[in-house]
Formats: sequence, C-alpha cells, structure tokens
Amino acid sequence: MTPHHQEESRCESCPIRERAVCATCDSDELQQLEAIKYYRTYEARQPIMWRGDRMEFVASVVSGTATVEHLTEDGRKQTLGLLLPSDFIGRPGRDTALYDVAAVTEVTLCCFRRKQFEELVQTTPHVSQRLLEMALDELDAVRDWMFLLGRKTAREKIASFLMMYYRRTVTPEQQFGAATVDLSLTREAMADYLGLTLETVSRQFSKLKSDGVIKLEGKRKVIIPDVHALAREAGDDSIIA
Amino acid sequence: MTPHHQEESRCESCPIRERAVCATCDSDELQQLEAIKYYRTYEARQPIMWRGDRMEFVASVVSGTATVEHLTEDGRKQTLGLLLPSDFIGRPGRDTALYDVAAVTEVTLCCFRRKQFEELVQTTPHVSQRLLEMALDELDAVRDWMFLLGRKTAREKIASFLMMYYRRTVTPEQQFGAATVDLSLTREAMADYLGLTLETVSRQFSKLKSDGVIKLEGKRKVIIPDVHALAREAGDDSIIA
DNA sequence: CGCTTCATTGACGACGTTCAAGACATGTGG
DNA sequence: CCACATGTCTTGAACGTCGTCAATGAAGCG
Repeated sequence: MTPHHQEESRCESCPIRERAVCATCDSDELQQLEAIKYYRTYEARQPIMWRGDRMEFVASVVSGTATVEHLTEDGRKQTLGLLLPSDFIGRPGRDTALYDVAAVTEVTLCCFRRKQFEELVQTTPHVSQRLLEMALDELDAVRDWMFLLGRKTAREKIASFLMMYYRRTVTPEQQFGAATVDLSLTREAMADYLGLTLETVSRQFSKLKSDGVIKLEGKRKVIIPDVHALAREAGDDSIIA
Repeated sequence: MTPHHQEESRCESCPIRERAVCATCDSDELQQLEAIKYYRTYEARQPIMWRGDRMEFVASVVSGTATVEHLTEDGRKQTLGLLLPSDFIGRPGRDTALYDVAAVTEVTLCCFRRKQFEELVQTTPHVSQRLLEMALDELDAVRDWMFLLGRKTAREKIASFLMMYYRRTVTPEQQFGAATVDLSLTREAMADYLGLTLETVSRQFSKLKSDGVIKLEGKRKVIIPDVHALAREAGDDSIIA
C-alpha cells in the first residue's frame, strides 16, 4: 500500500545515468546529488502526486511507467505526458503540483527533496543546463502531441502512439526483423492520452489489425511487421530539409 | 516585403524589460546582451521562420503577435503557441527550426545571433535560469492547451481562448466594468489554434453572443459583460487546494 | 466600382461518442 | 471442479458534434 524506501545504490551503476537530469554531471556534482537522493517505489495504479499537493520532492523515473494527467470534476481525463525511465518529475521553483502523476506499472523513482534540489540548480550549472535541455526537449515533444490532439484522425493517433512507444522503448539493438511492442497501457489509458474513448481505440486496433498493419498477441503485445508502413499511417511528414 | 532593421534603442526603456528572457539580468549582463542584439520588424502575415531552416537567431517579441505552427503537406494546420510581447522565439542548442513561426500582426523582434546567445547562456547564469523558468512556464501552458485540444467542446474551446487572451493582453488596471478584448487573430487563426474549423469558430461566436455571454463589436472586438460567466463556460475547474 | 479578405449561415454527412451487450482471462471461494 | 465476480477488451447500433461544401454578406482598398 504505502510506498517503501529502498536501500541506497550507487549512481555509477544507475541504469538511467546517461539520460537523466544527472547525465552531464561530473563525479563531484554526482556526489552532491547522491547525498540528497533516496529511492521510492509505487505499485501499479498508485498516485504519485495530486494536483494541488505540496511538492516535497522532484524525481527521476528509474524504472516503470507513469503518466502526468489532468482530470476535471465532471470526469474528463487527459493524459499530458508519458513518463518513462530517465524522465523527470516535478518542477523546481513551484510549490504545489499543477497536475496529477500516477504510476501505470510499478514505478521506482530516484527522489530529491525539492528545496535541496533547488539549491543545487542554483549552484551547479550542469544540473540547470541539463534541466533546461530536458525541458526544451519535452516542449518539442508536447508540441508534436498538440498537433496529434488537434488535427489527427483516430487511426493516425493510434499509429502515432505506437510509433512513439516503439521509438521510446525499443532500443536500436532490438530493432531487427518484425518489431514487437509490449504496451504497458490499457486501452483506456491510451484513449486518455490520445483524446479518444477506449471504444474508439479498440476499434482502431481491430481495424489496423485487419488491414495487416499490426498483429496482436494477447491484449497488450503488438507486432509491427513493417515499421515504415505503420509510420506512414501516423501521417507525419518528416523534416527532409 | 523584406524585414527592415531598426536603429538601436536602450534596454533600460524597453517595454518588455521586466518579463522577457533578460528580466533577471543585472546591468552588466544587460550590457552583454545589448552588444549582440538587433531589432527586426515583420509585416503582418510574413513568415519569421520556416521549419527546417537554419536558425540564425533567437529573439524576444517586443511588439505584435506571432504564432508557432505546424503544417502538413495535406494542408492541415495546428497552431502550437501564441507569441505575445516578451515571449521567446527559438531554441538555443538546436540548429534547425522544428516549427514555423509567422507574424500575425506587424511584429518587432529583439534578435540575438544564436551562436553568441548560446555562449551567453553558458556564461551568465541569470540568462539560463530565466530561460529555464520561461521554458517550464511554457510547458505548463502547453499542457493546459493539451487538455483543451483533447477534451473540451467547441464552445468551451472558444470560451477558454477568450479567457486566455483576456488574461494575457488586458492589464489589471484596465479591468474595470465590462471587459473588452481586441483580437488580433482571424476566425481561421483561432480555429487553427483550437483544433477546429473556422466555420465552427464562427458558429460558436454567434452562439455565445445570442446566449448573452459575449457581445461583438465589429469583427474582432469582443465585449465580455461578465468575466466570471465566461470563465464558467470555459469548463476549467480551478485549483482550490 | 470590382477585387480581395474575412465572416456568417445553411444543408448534409462523417467520424467519433455513447450506451449496451457480450467475450475472454484471471482470481476467489464453495 | 465449478460458480461467480472482476477487470479488460471487443463489437454493435443509435446518436450528435463538428467538418465539409456552398452561398451570401460585409468591410477595406486600389
């Protein structure tokens, strides 16, 4: 029920060392981070943060999947971001959370007490620069998603989601032959991310399957026989220039 | 046709001094910025940047309205951001633009050559910290817009847009009695921002008008008799916690 | 004036939502 | 082992919101 704390483990052997907020830190800075970090694990479907809550910590996702979401009193929900390993949670400089964060699968976080982290941002340029870089990357990703939400059809949304998920979870080494994606999200969670209903998501999965663009293995495993074909369904035109 | 350069003018008397990327600079840092800045003006409907172009400069909007937008070969367009005075254009650290930027009205920019600005970001913490702050604010704003695009009805979208525009353009001093908003966007530009068609925008304006929520004066001027009533139409629940 | 741009309105239809039923897998207890 | 509950997913039918296509009107400008 309650999240439990893990014992410490060294940053050097951290699986997200290369990509997280600490990516560009030298060993000295890493030591400072190490001093204020602690691990915390949440079970699937547990809330990590509620909108309006005081933000006690910021964190990096070490393992698992979480979502940033916004929901209204009348029950509408929109997922605003998918948090995968190395993604950053929280906003230094803000007191209360603006959005809800929830664990989709079991999630382990590398947490930093917010006040202490904010001091670090002030004093170690590598952290603030990496944070800026990540924020700007996130901004670009979110803008692509705005196009998806505002202008894409249901079919394109599904194809885009699968491509995004594929790119973010499948490492280059694994990319041989037919690609397989193991979704950690339910149909409903995908619907919330894509601005659709779960029924529409299900229907489009069926349609893409009957059109031969994807194959389904069980409920959550998607086989992509031809990644380029799926990419074409996503309706993005790439930058050639 | 071609954008023209204005003569220099001092940062001290700059109208966006308090809110732009230079907001937290001390006089020393300001001098460095002053050394590399130049003004540039674009006529209404001129492109400022094309996706794929090399980004020669980054800039602050001094006056006028511009938009960040994404368009596809098949003619779909989604506006990703509204750029008003003090907003920042461009991404330090990136070589080519990911999105199109276009002037909606006549726009004056305070430009900085990108390479020189990037050096400044490295060396003056006030600039990089302010940039981070602005990026994080932008991220929050964009996330709110994702909810709008994914989950709001056409009517709520229009009401939300009017509220947003009101908040961003009407200063507290002007807020007495019935509020008036002078839109710089056409129905089509609003539609592109809201993920709608211009016809739907027009219909919802008419509907809000006949429902007494707004009054129209000419095509672009909107009178809001009761700001709270409009806010209610926007379908946001505020953070009470 | 005619031309262009922008806005309004109507008729119609498509896409996605809503409501509802049923399938399937997993887990629990009798 | 079966009965039953639960969570997830699929599929169908009816509906409604918004998009498409088209005609008209209003305003600004050479």
